[in-house]
Amino acid sequence: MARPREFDPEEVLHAAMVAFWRKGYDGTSMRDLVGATGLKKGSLYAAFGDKRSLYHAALDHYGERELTAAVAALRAPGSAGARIGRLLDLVIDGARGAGGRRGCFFCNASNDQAPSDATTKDILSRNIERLESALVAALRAGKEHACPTATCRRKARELLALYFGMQTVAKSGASTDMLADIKKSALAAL
Amino acid sequence: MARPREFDPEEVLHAAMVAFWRKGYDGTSMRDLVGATGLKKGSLYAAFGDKRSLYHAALDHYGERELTAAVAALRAPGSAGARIGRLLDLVIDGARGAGGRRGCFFCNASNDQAPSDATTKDILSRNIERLESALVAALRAGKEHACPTATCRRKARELLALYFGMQTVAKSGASTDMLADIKKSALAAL
DNA sequence: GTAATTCTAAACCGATTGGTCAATAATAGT
DNA sequence: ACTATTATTGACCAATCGGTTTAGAATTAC
Repeated sequence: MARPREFDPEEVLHAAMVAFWRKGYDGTSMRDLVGATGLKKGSLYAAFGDKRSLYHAALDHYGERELTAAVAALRAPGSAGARIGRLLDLVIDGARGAGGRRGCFFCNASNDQAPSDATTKDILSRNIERLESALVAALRAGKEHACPTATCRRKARELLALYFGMQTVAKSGASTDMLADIKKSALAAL
Repeated sequence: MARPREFDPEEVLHAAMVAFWRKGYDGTSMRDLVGATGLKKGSLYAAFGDKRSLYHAALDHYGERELTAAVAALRAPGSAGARIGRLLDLVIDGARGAGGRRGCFFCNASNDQAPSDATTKDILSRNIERLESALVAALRAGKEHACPTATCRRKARELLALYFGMQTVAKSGASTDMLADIKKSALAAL
């Protein structure tokens, strides 16, 4: 007994994510979001609550979308080196993506919102753990590494930091050479 | 033949830097800056130009202050491992700094301003190059590594990404254990 | 068909945004 | 002491901020 909504919530969330991703939380106004999603302000508020809630939803959406791709790259068959290489290729491809070098939404969130927003911090922690355990599994693959648990976890964490660091230097305008060097060196150190 | 200014430009710049550092460009209003610096709005504009110029000056100030400390850690005597270790310790100490986990201003800038502001990108590139060459020099130190030039530069670039990545995961609330693991693994891979 | 319900659209809100300006206060050279 | 020059100040500006609310259009159950 009601009028059906005229928009697809998934699409709207995606559009909002892209907006936040590009310009950060504070840099994205409700005006921007209205423009990006095509919805009117009232509808946005009715569907997602306030700006902060929409941001959290967008961050979660990113996790389910982008980080799932990263985990998939680590899970696909191949040696540990091949798997890690695929992950880093994702970063490199994303950096020179024609779609406009958006970098990594998590890096954004970690830097500008996490310190002051506990919910953002939680979403990040959850996803970082996801990536960390996928890295551990990848390092163990192909049996070229039967390293002890502790050593393996440390290496996974190092690669985790490297992943985020690559995203950061990529966004600051690093050359393709730079990114390729980082990947090469990381793989050589495996 | 003029009235002398009543404030120390260096101190004001430092206060502005801390403000931008904590809350980002868009998250810091002129009101915040007025509060942080103690100056009135008019004086701020007269002394530094608009908000963006003040931001660039603050970013430069950070480079001269923080990154110089990083380079010093790499230049101080010791083996390559000792030097790199000192650099990563700077990150770890900064992360649990009582002063309030400000993380890395450059990471901030890289994520939220660099993509849309060429000047910010320039400042970052310049400082990143500075850190990169300091890393190369550190890797060559203590003669435990007489690695070929290309390999050495690649390793330096990897460590560069690791440095920024550590700052990022630290800001998202990573445990001290996590940071210690990253450092240990990185040093082991030297 | 009609009443109930739920959507969208746009006007509207006070507060805050980045930025300017004219008035005043303080110094330096003469 | 007087004048030229500069610094500081607070009032002021239009525009935009995040958020609410009201009016009207569309749809369903009956």
